[in-house]
Amino acid sequence: MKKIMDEFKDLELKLTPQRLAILGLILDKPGRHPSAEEIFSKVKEDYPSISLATIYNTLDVLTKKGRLVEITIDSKKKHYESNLDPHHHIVCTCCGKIGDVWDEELIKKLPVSDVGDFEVQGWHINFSGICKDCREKQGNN
Amino acid sequence: MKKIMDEFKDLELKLTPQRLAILGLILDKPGRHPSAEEIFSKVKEDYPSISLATIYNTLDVLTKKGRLVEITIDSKKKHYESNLDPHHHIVCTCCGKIGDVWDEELIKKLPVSDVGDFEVQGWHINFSGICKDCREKQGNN
DNA sequence: CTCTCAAGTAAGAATGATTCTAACGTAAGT
DNA sequence: ACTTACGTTAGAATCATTCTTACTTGAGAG
Repeated sequence: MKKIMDEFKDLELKLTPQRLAILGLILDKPGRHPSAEEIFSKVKEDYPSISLATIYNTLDVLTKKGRLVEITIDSKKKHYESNLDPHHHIVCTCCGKIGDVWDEELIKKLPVSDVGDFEVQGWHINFSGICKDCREKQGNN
Repeated sequence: MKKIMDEFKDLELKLTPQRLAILGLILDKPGRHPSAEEIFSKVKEDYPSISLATIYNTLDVLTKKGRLVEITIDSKKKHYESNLDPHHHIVCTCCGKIGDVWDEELIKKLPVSDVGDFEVQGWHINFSGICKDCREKQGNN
């Protein structure tokens, strides 16, 4: 309870109940990659008056401050996560669930011979596959 | 001129002037990664009566038939390309321009130690960086 | 050659995610 | 208590995309 309040101090962001609820929710669900709408409906349970705009504002400011990461793996909407350790993601082609992919090799280095006229700053790998749940459901057909 | 018409025959798709114009445009610009809106305004020049819905329909059917690839690297909109050879992409963090990344190693194999409960089907690497144009503009400040 | 039908197209409405706007609330410092 | 900057809210606005409906067209049947 103390720790998360310090996070805002460290980030030089004003601490508000809304922000506390939003970041707290995301920190509470490691391994999840919620969208703004998902965060909105969860936070709304404990904080019925919160506005979607506040969700977007908060996600935006926390992302710009580097406390959250935006994940671009779903062409329909953005997803967010709080785990800052560099890693990659996999999306289920069946249900859309997103999972983390941890691999030392793919994080430390990535040999590239040709990036044309670009100067590389970083990279992120989007894997696709089928999750366990969907594999099991397929078996039941 | 003959070749592109055969493409539709091979894909078992009815050939229409609109489809011809759309695929023709994309094939004409190798290395580009246009969005639906960009394709719309270009095709509109030669085909003023075309509808955005036709653009989306055509992109959709060509993607499903495997003749086009959808690129998810820009969280704001989808981009398309006609080059089916497996490769990756890089986006300029400054202007948003998308470039191709060709690299044998990153295409053939990709060692992964942990993908949790997922069965991997494929992967795509989103690089980020700064393009030549933007680097030059920065220098002029 | 004309009819019929399936598929494609056009225009605009509908949707969904995200951003913007304007008014109100709040906490810190003078 | 007063000012001020920042946050929040509700709703409007925007943008990409999808959906709906009616019109068009072309290939095959007769």
